[in-house]
Amino acid sequence: MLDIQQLRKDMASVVAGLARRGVAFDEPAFRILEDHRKQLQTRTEELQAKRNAASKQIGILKGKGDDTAGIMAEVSGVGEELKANEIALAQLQDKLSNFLRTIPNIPRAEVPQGKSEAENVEVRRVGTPRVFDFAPKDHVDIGAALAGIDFETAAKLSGTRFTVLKGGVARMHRALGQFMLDVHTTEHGYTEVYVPYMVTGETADGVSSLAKFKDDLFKLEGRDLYLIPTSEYSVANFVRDTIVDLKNLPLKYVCHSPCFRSEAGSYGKDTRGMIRQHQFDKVEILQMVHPEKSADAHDELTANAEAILQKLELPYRTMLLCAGDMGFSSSKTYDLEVWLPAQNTYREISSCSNFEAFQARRMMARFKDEKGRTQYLHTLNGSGLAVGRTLVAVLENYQNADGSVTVPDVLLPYMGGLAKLDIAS
RNA sequence: GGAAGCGUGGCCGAGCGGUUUAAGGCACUGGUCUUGAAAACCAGCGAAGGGGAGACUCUUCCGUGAGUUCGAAUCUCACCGCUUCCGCCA
Repeated sequence: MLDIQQLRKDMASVVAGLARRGVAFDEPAFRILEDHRKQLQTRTEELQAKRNAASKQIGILKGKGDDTAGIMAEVSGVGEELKANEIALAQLQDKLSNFLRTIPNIPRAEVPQGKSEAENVEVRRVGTPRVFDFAPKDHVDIGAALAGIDFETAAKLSGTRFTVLKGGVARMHRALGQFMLDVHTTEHGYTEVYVPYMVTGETADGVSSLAKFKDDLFKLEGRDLYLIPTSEYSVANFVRDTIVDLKNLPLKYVCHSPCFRSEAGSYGKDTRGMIRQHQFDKVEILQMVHPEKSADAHDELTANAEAILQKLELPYRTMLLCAGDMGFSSSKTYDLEVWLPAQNTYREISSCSNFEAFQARRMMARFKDEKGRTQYLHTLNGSGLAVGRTLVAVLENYQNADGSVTVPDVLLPYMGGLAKLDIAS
């Protein structure tokens, strides 16, 4: 949620910032709502003050045993107008709040201009794609040969966009999650957390606009519960409605969880393989930091995610998203894209965003600063990494001509002696 | 699922229709003292929002939502959560 103070005091900067995203801010609509609000609120508070003063007077008079009939008659008329005003004001505040909640975050100055993916800027490229002396297969064919990925059974159980993993591939999937958790907890200073995979509407709305994104979520029938599309939904809400002590900052959490996405609106996209699924595992890293530190924290968090790719020796590139391609809540986002040889391209495997105070404002996530003032936290998160897509990348990059897949060195301690996934005999 | 008890500021906790403008304590901030720190003493100190050029001032908030009343932290109802006991259960 944007800062309404900024809208009142510096509308121009908001309009300009949103324009960089290709979003037109409806200034007249906002002004009408805002003027009306001001008038209603002033009048309502006037009436409340009048009633409070009269009631207090009645109390004093009664204490002394004096007659209160006159003053009671005077205040009796206030009630009705006050009630009408209070209701109208509440409705208007709702309207204003709903209006604000549909407006995305403002891009930071260093975010490049652009409308789409095509205008994202490559920041760095790490690792060299391996040169194959055979035609590399994609993970679907590799998985089939290993009898390790079974889409048919998954479809029988649950329909399209689900996966069953077996044997060494299932183990490697588990190993990847464990490996990522261990790196982030022991080397990057994150606290491991385990969280609910279902959250209430209020929780979902804290992280992102529920009204705007509810079609992307799975909702439990007859209950106010949603399956999380990322553990960010659960973990970010740790600080909802709280004031954190300065000495506890930064908060750094890592969480491994399944993620559930309905993928409405992406029919026909990535239908082959396990790139886009209704259920996938992800290791998520989050930070809640002092506002002055969020830019540095963003670089750190991105580097933390990149470290996983480096340790797995997977070639990747880091993209700085342009204003038009960023997510709703983000002020700046880096995407990490891993090399997939079969597709001969880089594919997104992580997205690392700085939300600044946008999310914190919506969640009322605050801290006491050096001077004892209450301020909003800055929140950041990123995938470190998407486990399913990392599995895809390992299978494709580590495949051998005979159809087997070599286990990356850093995963060996997690594989129970298995150094290679062999094709099914 | 059933029963009972309980939800008060960052934390603990008093208040149970009208000077509550929510006592007191802890924590925190500033000061005195000290070589420095601690302790002690003094002062300040809840959150969200509005109005005003400003000094300042007003409103809302005692789990949430309705209700009773001129007036609700306090009374009524519903819901949510926590604790304990019973039932069920991986």
